[in-house]
Amino acid sequence: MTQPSLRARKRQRARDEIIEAAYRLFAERGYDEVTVADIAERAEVGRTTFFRYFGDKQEVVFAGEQDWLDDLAAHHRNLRGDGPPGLSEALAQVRELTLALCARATLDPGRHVLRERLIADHPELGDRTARKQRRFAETMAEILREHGASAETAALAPQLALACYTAGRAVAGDDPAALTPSVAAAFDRLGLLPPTA
Amino acid sequence: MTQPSLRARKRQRARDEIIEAAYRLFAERGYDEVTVADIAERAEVGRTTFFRYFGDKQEVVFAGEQDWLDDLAAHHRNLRGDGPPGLSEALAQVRELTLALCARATLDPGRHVLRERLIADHPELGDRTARKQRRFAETMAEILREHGASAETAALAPQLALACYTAGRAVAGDDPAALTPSVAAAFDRLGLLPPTA
DNA sequence: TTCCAATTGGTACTCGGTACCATAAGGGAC
DNA sequence: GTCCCTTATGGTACCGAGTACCAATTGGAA
Repeated sequence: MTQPSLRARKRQRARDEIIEAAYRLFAERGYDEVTVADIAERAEVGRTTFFRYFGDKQEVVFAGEQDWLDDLAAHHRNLRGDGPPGLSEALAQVRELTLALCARATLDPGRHVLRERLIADHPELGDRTARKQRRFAETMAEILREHGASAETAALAPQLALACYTAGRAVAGDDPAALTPSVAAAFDRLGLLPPTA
Repeated sequence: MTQPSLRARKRQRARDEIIEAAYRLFAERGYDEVTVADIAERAEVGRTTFFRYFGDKQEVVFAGEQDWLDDLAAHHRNLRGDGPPGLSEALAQVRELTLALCARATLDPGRHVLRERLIADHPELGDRTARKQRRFAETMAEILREHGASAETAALAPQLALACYTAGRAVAGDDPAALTPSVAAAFDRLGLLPPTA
């Protein structure tokens, strides 16, 4: 395997150092008490450079997560069943993706817990989380439509998945290990709804 | 009925004029091209005063909506069935509230359409919408718990309602009249999910 | 009228975010 | 190696959102 170019490596290192510096400072002082200038100084880059790597201060909190979504979406684009999916089939598909996403959270538990705490304490970070989720839902909807699902199904199934995810997250609190089972349980309860609820 | 005090009337008038000025300017120039100073000048108040009535620039876009939620929540606190609600009963209750909320959107169609356009064009306003929805869900969850629902049911039912709302909104586009039927249809499909989906 | 509380608008400040510019450094062609 | 082009960097200067503070005005009640 060929090494990435020196440029690319430097770039990656700078990015990682900014994230590292940011999380350390957030852990020490809290989100509001850390300025972008502080992060840049700790990471030994200019303030301008910070904004070249991250569109805004919030983005550094969620660094990397967008990649997960894109990965998952790309991976899922190839998985198709037979014929256009109805709501049940669509739900089963987004369920898979959602649970895969939950599993990622346990990869770096320490950072996960800190991030959950930051989000809980700062409404604007919760807002930003919601933006990511919207994007996830839209991507899923797009894929479902490509697979022949109706507009209604494509819109509803991903939103239901998000509902199960959010509800599961609320039940699990910030315990990374509890996340996946809680979300799975929510999906299960969805399947047990009696007709004409 | 006694008239509210002169102070209260002036206060209400100032607030209304700020909202009016803001919406007019947003319609003319778009959200980004209007500064808080512009709004304040048009409304003939000081910039400082703007921030006394609205916590930030985004808040003026959603002025009044929070009142709806509080109203509805208060109203719903008194509606109780017999015994602790299961998921189906909880879902039926939040369904009522959600549809009532949709109906409000048709009260001022012009402003509704403009607001939807602003939200669609500006991600940060979409984020803020999500914040309101989170708060709605949390309030509903609280009420459900008061009525004896389990933590899981209380967390899941409001999120499912939000899912139906969001999906319905996506299908309806910015047509106020289409909103309620679309959302209702989403709820209906939820009741038709076969067991062990 | 007098006094208190509420409201106002101005000034000055911090911080997030952007535009612009001169400089440095990587990477390829020769 | 050296030339040249592209990319990345950091600094300066600017704008707008949001906050703290203060002096002046105004509503309301004694």
